[in-house]
Amino acid sequence: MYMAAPDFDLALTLNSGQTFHWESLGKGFTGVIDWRAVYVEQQGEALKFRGAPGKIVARYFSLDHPLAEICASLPNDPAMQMACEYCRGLRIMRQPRWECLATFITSSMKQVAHIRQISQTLRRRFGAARSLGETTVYLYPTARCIADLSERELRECALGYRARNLLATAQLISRGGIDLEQLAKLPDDELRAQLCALPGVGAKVANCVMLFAYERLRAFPIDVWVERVLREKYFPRRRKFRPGELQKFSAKYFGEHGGYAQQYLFHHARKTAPRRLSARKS
DNA sequence: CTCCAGGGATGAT
DNA sequence: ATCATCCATGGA
Repeated sequence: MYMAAPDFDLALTLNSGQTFHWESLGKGFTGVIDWRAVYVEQQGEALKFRGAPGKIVARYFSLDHPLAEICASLPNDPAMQMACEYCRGLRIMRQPRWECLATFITSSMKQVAHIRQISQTLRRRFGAARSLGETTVYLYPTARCIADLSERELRECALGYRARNLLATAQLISRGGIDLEQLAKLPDDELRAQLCALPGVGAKVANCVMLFAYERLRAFPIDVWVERVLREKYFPRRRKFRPGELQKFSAKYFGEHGGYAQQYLFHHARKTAPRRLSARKS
């Protein structure tokens, strides 16, 4: 099946550090949307898809986001415009709440390649299998499922100290202490506070979850990459910042689509300036 | 406020 | 084969 997908770059979107389980297969990718194994492939302005209804696929990839309007609403400074240009067609996806929360809890202090590995191991070991033609994909294990594991079993998936946090959060959720769906009704600040109360969730992870799983397009996660960009491009002569100062600036400066701004600045920085020379010389 | 543990892949030597 | 590097959270 095919659907129209203008202003969309599938590969760019899947490789921008939002989601960690999609795998290349032939000219496209295999992954999971909700409980279904899905294959997607970009063909110019069209998206070829198999495994789920078009409506579901379109929603997952946020094909309804008005990218032109969003870009036009971002600040007009050189760094932002460069990043926009570089990230044309990159969309903020709509991810399932638990999967997104759990993945970002396991992401702390990790690089993208490693997060992918952790996610894959958890899925293969504990998630339900779904087949898609020749290939098999695995759903992300439910909170219920993870809550019943031991910390040791999680550590064996290379989670390190994150095992404890993931387990504790899974238990809170599966025992009904927190209902991730109910949180969707809260305004941004209260949602952030609720998420930050979960073990292993701080400001950065909370903002990622808000942006990627709660459609809060203002959320502006600041990791080392984004902090570097903010300092270098927006405050080249400042050295000291009070905690929360950059966060505050970003919220005001980047505005209602700050999440898009962040994602574009992040991806542009990561792809264009990655090799830091080793500080060692002879 | 500042300092620092923490863990496993990854890339350089 | 070894070594430095990457990094968010939480607790001192």
